[in-house]
Amino acid sequence: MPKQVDYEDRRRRIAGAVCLLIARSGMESVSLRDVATEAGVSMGAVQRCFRTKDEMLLFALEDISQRIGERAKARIETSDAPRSATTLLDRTLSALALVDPEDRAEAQVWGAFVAHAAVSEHLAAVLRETYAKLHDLLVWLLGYGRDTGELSAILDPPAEARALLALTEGLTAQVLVGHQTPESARDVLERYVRGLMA
Amino acid sequence: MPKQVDYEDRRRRIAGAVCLLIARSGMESVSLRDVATEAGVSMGAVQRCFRTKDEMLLFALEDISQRIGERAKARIETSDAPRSATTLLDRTLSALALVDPEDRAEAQVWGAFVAHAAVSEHLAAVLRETYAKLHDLLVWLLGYGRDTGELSAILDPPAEARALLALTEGLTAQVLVGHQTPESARDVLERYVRGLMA
DNA sequence: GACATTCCGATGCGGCCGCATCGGAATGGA
DNA sequence: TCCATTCCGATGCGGCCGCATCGGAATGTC
Repeated sequence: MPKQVDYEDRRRRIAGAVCLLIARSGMESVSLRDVATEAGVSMGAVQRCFRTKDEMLLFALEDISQRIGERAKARIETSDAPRSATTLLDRTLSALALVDPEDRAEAQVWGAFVAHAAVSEHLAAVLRETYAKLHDLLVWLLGYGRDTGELSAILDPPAEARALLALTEGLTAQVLVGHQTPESARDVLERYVRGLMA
Repeated sequence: MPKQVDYEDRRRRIAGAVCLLIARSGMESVSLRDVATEAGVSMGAVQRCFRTKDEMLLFALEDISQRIGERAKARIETSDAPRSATTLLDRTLSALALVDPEDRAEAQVWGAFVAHAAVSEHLAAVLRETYAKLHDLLVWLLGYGRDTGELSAILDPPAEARALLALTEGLTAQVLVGHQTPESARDVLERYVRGLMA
């Protein structure tokens, strides 16, 4: 058995380079050459990892989707003190909205993929899967809050979760473009959650 | 004075071709050649109308922005019967959310420009202007509803308008990707407006 | 150290890109 | 009709694109 390589790791490093390039100058300026340079490997290595460019982009989306999903879950599970449902909800939504300056790059990449998914069914499928997971997470949080009596008993968790997820997505885009500031976006979320309280 | 041409009209026809191509296969596959073909003119004519490709895209965004803004206003002004503020609000939001199947192409184009604006300050400026106008429209509607007593007197119109605009944007994206159906999106909007009622 | 196998850097190919150029068609006034 | 002016279709240029190819470097086994 000669020369072996950790493809999984290299794939992720290449995905990182893809995201960096998207954040720097948009989806349409992502070329295999630039990705290879940015990742510090040769074009040949990139081609060995991914049969086509589309495959590479798909992997990059799966990678960033997973990262966002896991980060949202982590915000809940790593709460050292027992927190109120509304606090958990607020923290989770803030994480999903990607409005903080340090999340800007990730928000750009996410938006680029969402737009591209409109003309690529493969990408759209990955996004739907991610949205579904986030939806379930929010449904659970809302149900939990209702059970503890913090949130209004009237609310319909699935319907509210759809609204919340759409709201965070919209806020992400609007902060990105500069129509809202990170502060105003957080304020919108805070007000919304307050409106859900019993 | 020899040969004269209605540039404004041609510009708009070219912008239409740009939008059609974006809807068909995404922003990154918009080339001057394809645009010219789609618009039924030669590349030279396109180049005469727009000095660069970026200028052409900018104009296309301005065109579609104007169309969306005017359509939203038209939905209010053309109400033949005196309608309730909540009905007006609901109709306006439905128009802005671009969730109906016949709006799909427009939603795709809008999303593509939003994503591209993340790396193009010129485009972002146009989007901010459009968002500002839509925001003002919603503020007016909310204030009107509050004055007539239909909407809760507690609400803060500017803050609510920010939430509503973000919500419609998010719904547009999620319907586009297929995470929500047009029906569920309209349901989210209807529920939200109902929650604002006094 | 010889070898089998895996890996990949370098290179080439055909094609499309945005943009510049320019000769001639089109047009309206003198 | 003739001309001045506007317009633009055709063409070319340099460059980047995704992808295919292949000779040889790297590496673990015997």
